[in-house]
Amino acid sequence: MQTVSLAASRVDQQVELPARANVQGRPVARSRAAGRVHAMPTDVGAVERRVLHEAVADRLRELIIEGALAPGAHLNERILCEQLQVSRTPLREAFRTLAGEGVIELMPNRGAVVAALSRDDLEHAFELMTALEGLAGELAAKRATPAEVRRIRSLQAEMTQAHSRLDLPAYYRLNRAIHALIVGLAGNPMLTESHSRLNARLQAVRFRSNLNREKWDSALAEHAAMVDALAARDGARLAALLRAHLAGKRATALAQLDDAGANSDKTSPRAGIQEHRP
Amino acid sequence: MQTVSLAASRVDQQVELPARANVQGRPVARSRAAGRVHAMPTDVGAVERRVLHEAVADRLRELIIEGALAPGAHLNERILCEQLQVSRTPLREAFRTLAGEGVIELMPNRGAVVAALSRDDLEHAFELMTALEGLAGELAAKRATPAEVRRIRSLQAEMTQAHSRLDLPAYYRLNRAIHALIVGLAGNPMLTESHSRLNARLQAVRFRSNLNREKWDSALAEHAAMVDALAARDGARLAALLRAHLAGKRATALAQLDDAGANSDKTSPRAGIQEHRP
DNA sequence: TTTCTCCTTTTTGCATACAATATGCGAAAA
DNA sequence: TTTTCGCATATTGTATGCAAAAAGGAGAAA
Repeated sequence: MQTVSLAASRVDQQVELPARANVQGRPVARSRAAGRVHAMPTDVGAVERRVLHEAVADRLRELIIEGALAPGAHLNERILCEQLQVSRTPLREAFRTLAGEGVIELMPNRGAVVAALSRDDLEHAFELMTALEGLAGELAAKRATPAEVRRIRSLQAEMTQAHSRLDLPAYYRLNRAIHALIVGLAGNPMLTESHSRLNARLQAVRFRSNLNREKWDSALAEHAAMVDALAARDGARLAALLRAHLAGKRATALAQLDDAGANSDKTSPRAGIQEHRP
Repeated sequence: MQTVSLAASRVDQQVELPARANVQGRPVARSRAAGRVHAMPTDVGAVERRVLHEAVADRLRELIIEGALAPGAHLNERILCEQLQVSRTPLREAFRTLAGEGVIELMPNRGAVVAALSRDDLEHAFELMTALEGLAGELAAKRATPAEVRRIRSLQAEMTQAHSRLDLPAYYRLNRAIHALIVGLAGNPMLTESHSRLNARLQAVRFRSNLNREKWDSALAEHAAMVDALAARDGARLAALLRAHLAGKRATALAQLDDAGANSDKTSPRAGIQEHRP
């Protein structure tokens, strides 16, 4: 794991990116054969291909989620171009993509800043998330196949193990995977998209650190109950459990935000309002 | 009203746009004073300013909603550049914006097509919309001020008049306005954004024509009941009414889609699958 | 000291040239 | 006749230059 310096919010002070900031990790293998697969019986997955601006968008998303680009940080085109080793065009296209996802905010003639969530934003996000996951729960209970239920159970088991060995990163990864899977089982791509879009915005706040043992234990218990509800096809109960689960997350997130607010001088880290040197 | 020719779905056949396709209707008034407003007491709305790619995005959105660019139609960069009188850079930025909104779909190295909704997509959209408006109803009943309730009442009255004089366009406009207002009253910007994004995608199908008198009357009655529920602060009832109302819209939309499918030869107007000349 | 103005530097928006990729067509081979 | 290959053309992706706008700073005026 590389250490990354956190971004300051000062306007002209650019973030020092991790060493492998270069977007294209490897020269992309491109083949004329792509798209010409006619009827090969073996399950040949499509050749992996990337357009530059997609790679840039992915990398920036990573950097934002990692925290290397902090909420409110100004994204300077020229500097990012140098650091990512791309020209401005794909970078700007990536900006538009990310802005569409709500991960950054674009101000005409004034550049881009990493979107920051105020306390209100966070409340609103959880309010909406609750509705989305509630719906997802109802639908998933109706539509999930037995195989899919088993898949969730196995993830749940893995997560329990992560919990018992206090492996927080693995726990979070599995947690996200389970939630994403439940939403996926709802079988509604539009719901999935809305959910993941909202999730992307929440990832940026990264309220991960201050999880106490008590809350962790109860969160795990809630998860187990959720899986049972899904297996029992009890949509209403699954939805209710998901809502309760989110209420817990919400409390944690808000507490963390308040802590952060108390430590820092800025009360509302609203994006775009960059403060001057005192 | 200008006549516009409908887009064909053939790949190399580009749409003939309405006469004033040129994006910049007027030379943009730009002033150095903009942004320097210090503390003017009167409520002065910001000077209207546009960047080209925004104007392009707006215009394209219009063209798509109008139907001048039909679902599934391929958007050729060069031709659109000529027709809109802009270079490719702002056009491509507009593409990204619209793709973020789900209005068009971008395929790497293969251009953009106007997003088309399959029957399933429509079902999914309504499923999600139902959850969103349900939530909006619950919240709006809690948070709306008396003045806002009066505002809705007046829109409702206007809409009733539009109905009685059989003014379908005005009815639809007011209908949309009321729904948007209810969602707005919920006081959750993230919810508003999700809703309007989903709505934008639904606008493109434009299932407006085949509304029979019966359905229209009952829709109006439902609206009246909704306003009453809002005034009575009965969130649960408002939510239920909104859900029922949407169920009606859904039925209409699907019926229309089936009709269209029966008349046309293509059963599923999925975007990106362009058929060849027979 | 504060405020305003003018000027320089920085940064963004747009246009265009060039490179990479896809597509269509015809000839050759099976 | 059908399939495959190679080429020509069309279309998209990326880089870069130029112009417009914003930001910052120095100096003059209040």
